[in-house]
Amino acid sequence: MVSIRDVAKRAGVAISTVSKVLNHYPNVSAETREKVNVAIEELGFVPNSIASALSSKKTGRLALVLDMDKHAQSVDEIPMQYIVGAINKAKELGLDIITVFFTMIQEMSVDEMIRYFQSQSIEGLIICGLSKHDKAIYKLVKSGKFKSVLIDAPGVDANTSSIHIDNTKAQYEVAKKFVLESESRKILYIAGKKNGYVSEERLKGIRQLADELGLTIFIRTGNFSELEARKLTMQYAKNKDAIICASDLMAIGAMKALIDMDIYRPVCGFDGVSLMGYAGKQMHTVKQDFSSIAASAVEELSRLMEGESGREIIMPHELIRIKYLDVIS
Amino acid sequence: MVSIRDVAKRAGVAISTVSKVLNHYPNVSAETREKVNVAIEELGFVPNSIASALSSKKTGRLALVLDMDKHAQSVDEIPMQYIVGAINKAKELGLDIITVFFTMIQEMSVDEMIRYFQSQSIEGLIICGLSKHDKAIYKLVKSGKFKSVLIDAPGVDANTSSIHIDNTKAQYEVAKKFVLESESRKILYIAGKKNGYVSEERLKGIRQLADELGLTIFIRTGNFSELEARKLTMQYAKNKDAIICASDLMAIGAMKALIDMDIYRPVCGFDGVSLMGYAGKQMHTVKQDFSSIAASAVEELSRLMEGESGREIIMPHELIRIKYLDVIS
DNA sequence: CGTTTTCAGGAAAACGTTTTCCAAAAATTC
DNA sequence: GAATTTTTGGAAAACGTTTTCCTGAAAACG
Repeated sequence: MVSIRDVAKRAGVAISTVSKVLNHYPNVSAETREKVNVAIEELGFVPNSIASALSSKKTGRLALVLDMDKHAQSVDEIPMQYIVGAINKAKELGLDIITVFFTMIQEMSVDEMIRYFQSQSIEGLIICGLSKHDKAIYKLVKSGKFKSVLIDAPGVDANTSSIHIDNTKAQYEVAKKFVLESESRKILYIAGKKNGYVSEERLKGIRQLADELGLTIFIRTGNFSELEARKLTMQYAKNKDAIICASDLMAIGAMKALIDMDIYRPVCGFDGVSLMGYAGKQMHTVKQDFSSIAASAVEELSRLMEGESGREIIMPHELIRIKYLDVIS
Repeated sequence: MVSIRDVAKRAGVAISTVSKVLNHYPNVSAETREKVNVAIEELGFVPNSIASALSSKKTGRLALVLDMDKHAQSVDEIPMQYIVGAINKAKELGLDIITVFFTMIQEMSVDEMIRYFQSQSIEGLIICGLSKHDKAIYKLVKSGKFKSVLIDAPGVDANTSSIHIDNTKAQYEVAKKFVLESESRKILYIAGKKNGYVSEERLKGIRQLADELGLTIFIRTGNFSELEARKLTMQYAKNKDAIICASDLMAIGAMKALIDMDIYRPVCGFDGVSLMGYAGKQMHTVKQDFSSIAASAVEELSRLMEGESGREIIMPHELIRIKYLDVIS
């Protein structure tokens, strides 16, 4: 392996000079810089990031933590979009992403997680969908050993930022459009998780709308499960005008139930996943750009790593109506 | 940061002794081992994998290379399954997975890729869906700088293994079952990519079956694209008895076309993705376990890294019939 | 022209491990 | 009980960088 040492010898300069060229230090003359670059080229030298990390104590390694409980279904395209967004941005910024899946994160020993991240010299964490109120995550974030960005969860402090869309507003807006258009008054609202951050936020939005328009809303919790939503629809849809779900996956469950029951009710979703297009119906929903959310999370993490303080970032959302043809063409 | 040095001091032994305990060397007495372990515990010492990698010249880092051209559609769940399978197995074996996306891998400078992997001290590559016949991959694999496992592509040598199902057999089997059951004679076969390895293999299978049963097959290339398959179906399905596609995504395209044309033709797919269940029809297909394939690829890579020689691994497949309800319940 | 300031570049310690080699102690042999 | 072998554990070099500190030369100053 050709090292900085070989380059130095070839260029007739000191090791430290080569390092300075590599890291774009200012105090190297153009002439010397050129000599070094020629030597690098000739020898095909590639800097060793391991050695660099050891010496500088900066690894630039981030972990993307995904809770596989939540994304258990293989049709769920959201985690993949997080991964793509995060990895591409990380590459752009010269950082490394280690993707990590945690099943049953609540149960898992946080100490074990911390040891793992520490042994891997990971400097920053992007945590998806787990709020600081989960005891485990709280301990992890509070260990003070890492900078963190929480996606879809609150909890800002000096070392922690939070990033998400305005869930309350988005739910309010999409539901309003949907309700007015479909002229519905009695609504079945299938919420997400009890005590889940985004779920509660979306619930606020729907309540706000109900107050404003004087709607009757009947609320049940679907745990973001397609099957659960299907059951709830079976049970409660009959005497309602319409169904609003806190996720597209649940909306699909609801639609399937409606087909099975052979009744028609308009359905409104949330997330804007393209799987929706395959369910064959058209539907109002909120589109989130998960890939940019993850990319922004990486950028934010890099900001935190430069010593900046944590903050809350609100990402934009979009109201869309998914159609059969959107996906295909 | 607490280092091996601190542990040594605390335990009253030499640094090298601590290292030996850490790495389970045999020539350490039970007594000394215990002393060291106590010190490790007391100090909360976590070994630094960066330093270890530098010193031992073994990083245990693998790259999972995904061609995003091929998996451009966000509904495509296959890459995610590769990622999950690979990461979990890697963790089990104490290796690290760096996921990398390459778009337009053909065009991309291989030298740049090599530099990247080299600077990251990556020891092994898992390359999905790109055969050694792609010039770029050939150069990469032949650089001799990495051990590689090719998923769904041929090319075994001392440093390279290949892993895939028996595509010819699988296509033959599923098509036979499908054809006999649906009593079809004139078939539209929508193949994958021209010169693509798996595509050619599957084509062999269908040809074999056609010979055996005396079927008439009309072959077109769909490039694994849903839209393309839809167009081809529009164009050619009318005077055929049935449609067999080299992938489920194309099968979905074909089904959509049939709906649009308002005619019925049985459709046969390949891959067994669960998205199929959302298209709302039932269909014969071949189920591949992409997650285990990736896991096996990681295992194989670790074998290669231990100095074993490359080989070809055939993974099992399964014939299934996807139904609407399979997904839901 | 002597003095001070700025600048380029070198020497060497440091990062936290692994690993080789060696010495002392213990165990075994005759 | 001496000679040999085996076992245990230590000293120190090495891995490839970064970074601090320092020196000598050039530039700027009065």
